[in-house]
Order: sequence, then structure tokens, then C-alpha cells
Amino acid sequence: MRQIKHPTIDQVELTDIMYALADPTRLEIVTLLAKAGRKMTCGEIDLNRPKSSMSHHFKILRSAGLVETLIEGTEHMNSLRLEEIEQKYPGVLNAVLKATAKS
Amino acid sequence: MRQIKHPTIDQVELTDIMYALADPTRLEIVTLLAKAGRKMTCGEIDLNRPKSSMSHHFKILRSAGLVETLIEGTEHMNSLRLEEIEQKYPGVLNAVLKATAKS
DNA sequence: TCTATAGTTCTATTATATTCGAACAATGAT
DNA sequence: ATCATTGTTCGAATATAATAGAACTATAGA
Repeated sequence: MRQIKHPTIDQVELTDIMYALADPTRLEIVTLLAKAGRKMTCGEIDLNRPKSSMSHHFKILRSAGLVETLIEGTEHMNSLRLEEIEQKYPGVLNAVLKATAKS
Repeated sequence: MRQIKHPTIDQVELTDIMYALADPTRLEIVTLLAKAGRKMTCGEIDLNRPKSSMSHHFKILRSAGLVETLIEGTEHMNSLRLEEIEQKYPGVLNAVLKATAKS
């Protein structure tokens, strides 16, 4: 079962995270993952956009180090890399999530 | 003395802030302003780029609500809108500044 | 093996951003 | 008035990103 490659946390730049979160669709994906607090498939995160568009956004979230995707069968299980990011950039992601949680 | 218009804090979207901070040049401007903790002219913030490029980045920082620019004579005095942004998005900007302060 | 499912990758189109020289505007000083 | 200073705006080139249909890959199940 071939898995997707992710950046190690030390490869993650702050500007990568900012860039990934600058898109409303991606911010919503991240918010939904945080609210759920569990792994979710791409299909579960339905924002009324074509698969290819969603896949594009997931790819950017992964390359920014925000999301980890594990392949399980035909499904891709996505989760936030919250702890790792908090370790490297304390408070950043949590503050963003606190802000999006209100709306 | 005609002043530049800025968005009110309630007009500032989180994605605007993320977008503005996603550019390394702009993140550096914001970091320098925070470190200085005072108003700075555009000229003081010398990142070895042409005036027009710097002006462009300041414009985006202003439109994102991150920077306030007051015209004083021929100089444009820039400052971070830290308190306002902290009020609306608690922890976000401070966490980013804490991250950039280390490097 | 055939089929369905989940998601990626390819490709093209369109939209946005970045960069920076040159021209411009506003102020202050001589 | 003229000139220097500070920064903006314009314009055009180049680069990067978003969008989405179509083809493709990998796995699971019948």
C-alpha cells in the first residue's frame, strides 16, 4: 500500500502555512478537520466542488505540512498535523482555529 | 494633508491576514515593524527592493488591515495594527510574531 | 475478471500576483 | 518658483494559482 509523502515538520515554513490558510476553501477544510478531531476522507469533506479541485487543495495542505493523508484501502484518511505544528509554531494554528470556530 | 484609507477592523477577513503574511517580504516588513515597536517610514524598512515593489507590498499589508500608514509631511509612517487584530483574532498575529522573532 | 469507488494526475483555461522601471503627486526647503 | 525627497500609481512582462473536465491508478468486492 503505497503512501503519500509528506514534508517533515522541520521542512515546514511559516509562509507555507500562511499561504495554505489564505484560501477560504482550504481554511474550511482545516476547520472541519479540527472540529471533527478525527481522520476524515476527502469525500466526507464535501464543499460542493469537483473532486479534482478538492484534490488540488488537499495537495497544497499536505505540502504545507498542515494535513497528513494516510491511504487505507481506496480511501484517503486526512488529519491535521496539529501537535507537530504547535510544537514548531506555538499558538499559530490554534489561534486560527479559535478564530474560525466562532463563525 | 490627505490620508490613506484603511479598512475598519470589522472588514478584515482572516484569509486577508493569512494572504498578506504568506509573502516572505511582507512577513519581514511585519516582523520589523513589530520588533521596532514604533512607526517606521517605508524608507527605513530597506529590503533591497525597488520603491515600487515595496509600495506594492505595503499596499497589500494595508488592505489586509495589518498596517496603518499615516502621512506626515513627505514621509509615510507605518505601524502594525496589533491591538485591533489581537482583539478580533486573538493570538494569531502574536503567535506569528513569536515564530518570526526566533529566526 | 469485471465493476464500483476514491482520489490523483493531466491538461487547458482563466484569473491573480509579483516585479520593477518610469511617470506622477505631495510636501518641505531654498 | 524650483528642486529634492518620499512614496504612489501606471503599465507591461512574467510567474504563479485556481478551476474543473477527462483520463488514469489503486484497491476492494462480486
